[in-house]
Amino acid sequence: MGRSPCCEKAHTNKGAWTKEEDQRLINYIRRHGEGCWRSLPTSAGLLRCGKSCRLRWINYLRPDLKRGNFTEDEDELIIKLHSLLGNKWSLIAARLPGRTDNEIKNYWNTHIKRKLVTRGVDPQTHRPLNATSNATATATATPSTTIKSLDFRSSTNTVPLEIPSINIMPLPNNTILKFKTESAEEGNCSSSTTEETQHQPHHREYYQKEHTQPVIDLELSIGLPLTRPQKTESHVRHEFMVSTNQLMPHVNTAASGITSPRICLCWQLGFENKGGEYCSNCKSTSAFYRYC
DNA sequence: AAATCACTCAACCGCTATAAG
DNA sequence: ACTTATAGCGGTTGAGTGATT
Repeated sequence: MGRSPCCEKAHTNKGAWTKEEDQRLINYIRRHGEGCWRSLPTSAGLLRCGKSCRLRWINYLRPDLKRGNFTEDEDELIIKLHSLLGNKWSLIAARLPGRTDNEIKNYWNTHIKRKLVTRGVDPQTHRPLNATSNATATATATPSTTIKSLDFRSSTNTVPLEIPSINIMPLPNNTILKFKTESAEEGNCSSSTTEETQHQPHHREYYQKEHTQPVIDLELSIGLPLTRPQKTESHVRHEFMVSTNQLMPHVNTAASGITSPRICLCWQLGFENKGGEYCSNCKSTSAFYRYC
């Protein structure tokens, strides 16, 4: 029944990788490419399980990995993405070229958490520390309560979050439409899985603009769970995506009364493109992962 | 110089969703 | 339809290292 085992786990090495093992893995992947981790250890002559090989390659050996300290821009981007996505390290890593989910996770736990606490911000909720307890209570009691954190599988959340609505908070007079017009020419969206380096200039420009012209409020609002069965993480994730897409058309600028066209999440994150509409990448895929 | 503490991060563990048989 | 392995993810651990006493 079922598949045959992937490897002889009884005869696999554990612990730190040696230089020789690294080299074997690098050489093999250079010749055959990534993937098929199941058969890789045998083929490459490694006494490791495929899982371990995959991890070693992704987190340490990949040639496109960026080494060195995180920049201030990266710090702020991580904080912003975490406020939206929660502990979804792989999603966050997809927005930071050359950084791995493991690296970002470690960096978050060792640096950014402390940094936020120093700023008086709760690292989990992204709210002011002295307001966190009240806000949490309110968020669970009031429909359409505004929150900043979407931690889909937080260990502290015993009830999966339902996200029936995601709204952009009312905007000031300097509207999204104006902002996106200014940035329309910059739109150059790419897949989140490749060519990530294209985004870096975007980030920098976004933050420069944001600091001088803060027109996007990244706060999200969610409602109480609907009367539906509990959902798995992937369901919730899908619902988040659908809700984002479906509800963005209802976004309007409070002052002007103009209803904006559809807006993709990537644009909301500051990777603006094509006047705030779905970028071509988002159009071409239904996967939340592929927002860009 | 030795002991202790604090910190970092690579690697492992356990889980879920999905694919394969 | 069912079972089992795989891929991938987030959480946790512990060895290594530098700072402090």
